Amino acid sequence: MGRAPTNTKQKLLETATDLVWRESYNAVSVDEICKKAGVKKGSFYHYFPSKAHLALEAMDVSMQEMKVCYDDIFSSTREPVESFKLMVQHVIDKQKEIEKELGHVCGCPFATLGSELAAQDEEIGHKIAEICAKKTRYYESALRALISKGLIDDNINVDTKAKEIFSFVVGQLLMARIDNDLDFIENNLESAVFNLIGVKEY
Amino acid sequence: MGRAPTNTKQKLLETATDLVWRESYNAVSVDEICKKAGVKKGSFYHYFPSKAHLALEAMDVSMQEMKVCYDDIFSSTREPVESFKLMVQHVIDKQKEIEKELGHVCGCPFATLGSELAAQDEEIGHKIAEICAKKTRYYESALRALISKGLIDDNINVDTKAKEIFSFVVGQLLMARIDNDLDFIENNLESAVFNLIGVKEY
DNA sequence: AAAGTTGTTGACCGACTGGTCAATTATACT
DNA sequence: AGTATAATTGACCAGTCGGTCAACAACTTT
Repeated sequence: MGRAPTNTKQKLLETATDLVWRESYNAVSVDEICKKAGVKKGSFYHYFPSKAHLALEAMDVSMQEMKVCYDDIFSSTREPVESFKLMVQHVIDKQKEIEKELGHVCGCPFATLGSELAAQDEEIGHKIAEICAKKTRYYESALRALISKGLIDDNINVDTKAKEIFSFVVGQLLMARIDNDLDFIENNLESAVFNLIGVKEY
Repeated sequence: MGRAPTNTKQKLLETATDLVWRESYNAVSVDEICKKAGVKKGSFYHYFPSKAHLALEAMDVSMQEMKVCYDDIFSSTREPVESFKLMVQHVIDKQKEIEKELGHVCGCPFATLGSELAAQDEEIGHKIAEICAKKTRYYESALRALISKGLIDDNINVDTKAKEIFSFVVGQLLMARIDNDLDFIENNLESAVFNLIGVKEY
């Protein structure tokens, strides 16, 4: 029924993701998003009750994309060492692609947004905290696989180690964003992650 | 000469630091800073040519405070292991203090601001990158001391390792800000840092 | 063709944005 | 006392902010 469905909502979500990722949530206005998406503001508020709700939905989209990718990378059919290698390579590739597209190293979108809004918008803050927790669960399963294969010490606390790896990667990405330079990550992230995991050889 | 000097400028810097640290640069307005500092906007622009210049000066102040503290912690008269222990403890204490004062875990002020503004304001971005580089230099000297004492492998690249430690700490602080919870850092930061450094016993 | 539904538009809102400025006040030096 | 200098004020600015809304356009169903 009604008028033919359009891709307006999708365009708004994509544009907002790019803009907010490159700059920041508060630095990007609804007008700017609409202008770049070629959509009038009336349409924006037809699809989203507020700017914050757009951010919430944009995170859902990114989460789903991330899930598809990570379900493959951390598939139980893979060797856990390979999973971590693929994860690091995926992070690097994605960062390079975004750098080329948006003209700046952007880091982890969830971390950047979370850092900005954690103390400003409770709902967004909680959502990002959950997304980060979900990501660390991929690491946990791979760490358990490493233990069962005898590749790392079985005395380690898997939850703790997974959180450490996640914050390490996020921290490296944050520094890459600040330095606007991916060299350090390209040259060191993989070996640093394996050193942190504590796997002898890989 | 002239009218008696006041603490107006200092009040503005302190208020802005608190507000921007808790929320974010773009979320805090000049009006808000002035109101909370009990200063009229005209006075604000008497001392600072723009909002960005206030941020720049506020970073200088924080940098100087940090330097005094780190010159002590990483004094060459200390054992390097002790320096890292003190550094971790200082980070935790400071975060606890700020959490109580501002009502939220705030993470590293430079990293938070840098993450937000790296792609928005070049001058601020560069300044923060420099501050971060300065901080890692403290780690470098302590790492060299650890090597000369035979406490860690002398094959490691000191520059690389120092950057890893710094981004690790920054990443942990970022996650603490997002989760608004210091428990993980309190319980794990010290051991995680020493594990990353690769020192056998401490 | 009328009715119902969905998408789009542009004009509009009050509040607030970063920033300006001339006038005023308080002090120190001559 | 007079003057130079620095601090403070409050009114003011144009532009932008997030958000609203009634009208209209395009489509499907009855």
